[in-house]
Amino acid sequence: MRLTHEQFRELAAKHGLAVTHQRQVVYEAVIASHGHHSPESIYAAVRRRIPSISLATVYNNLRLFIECGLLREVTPHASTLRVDGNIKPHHHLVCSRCKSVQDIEGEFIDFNRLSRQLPDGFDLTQPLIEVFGLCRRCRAKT
Amino acid sequence: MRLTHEQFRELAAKHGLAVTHQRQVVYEAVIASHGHHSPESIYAAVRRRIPSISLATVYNNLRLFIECGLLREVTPHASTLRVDGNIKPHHHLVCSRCKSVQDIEGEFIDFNRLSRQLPDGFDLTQPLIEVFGLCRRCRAKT
DNA sequence: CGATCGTTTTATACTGATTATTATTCGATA
DNA sequence: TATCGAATAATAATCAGTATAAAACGATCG
Ligand SMILES: [Mn+2]
Ligand SMILES: [Mn+2]
Ligand SMILES: [Zn+2]
Ligand SMILES: [Zn+2]
Repeated sequence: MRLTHEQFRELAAKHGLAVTHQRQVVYEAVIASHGHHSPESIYAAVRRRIPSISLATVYNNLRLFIECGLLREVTPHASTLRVDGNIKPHHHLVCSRCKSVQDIEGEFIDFNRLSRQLPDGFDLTQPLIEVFGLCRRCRAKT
Repeated sequence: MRLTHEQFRELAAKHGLAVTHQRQVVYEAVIASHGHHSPESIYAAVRRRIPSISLATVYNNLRLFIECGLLREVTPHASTLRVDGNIKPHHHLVCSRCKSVQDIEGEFIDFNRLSRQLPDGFDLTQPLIEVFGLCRRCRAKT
């Protein structure tokens, strides 16, 4: 999706961001992609319009957009592999900020409703849920 | 938790794994850690009992344990950052195998029950849920 | 026993994603 | 036009994880 300079200007202002050409193009590439894409693939798309752009600029601006709420991050606890010795099916509570993981009990999922929403062929025989929020410590830090 | 050699031997046999001293110590380190730890931290723990162990062995055996179901992986889509241009609160359906992400609609969470399970101080004002399963393609591959 | 062979471990090199650093460029303003 | 802070580009560095190849292990057979 292309935005006019005016539209992006307004959007950026609302989120407290300075406007640059690079930023507008990066943002538009994300929106146009209609999915959940990696920085590399955004970079590839952006280069078609700004061949001289640097990968670091793409990363910087994606981070910036995420911080100010223009984009949403989809990478729960992506930094490193984690293993769980408890293989009984159970769900997790994850802090969006510090990526800490703790177990959570309880039957809070309506599996009937959930299965009605599943795309065809998706296998949910061992459903695992991750609920994201802010842990106490991160919340305290503001 | 320490297991006797016999206990681990039995456990490994059940999952079709050969028994080695390294494997037993790695496994015990995960179980004893009672949490969701990274390979590096498991490595640190294991080195206290086998100073000569190599990091690759820890990785190899963790992967092996995960594959055969002795451990559970807790790393949803860990390989790389993903961004979402859609910042309206919505939930995701994630394939545990290929890490693909798609949106999922619907009110399938009972937030009353959920909040009752939350540890003190956990902030769930903007609850985001990720539901894990197997996408059609990965399911077909067996 | 002692040789053999497949498996496991070790040591180390390598890759790929991300971040850090630093110099350059840009743009608003005086 | 000169100045200054912010943004970008170029590049180096880091870090998690994987690949590779040599060494060690351990069961088995003669
Ligand atoms: Mn757990
Ligand atoms: Mn989404
Ligand atoms: Zn936190
Ligand atoms: Zn899949």
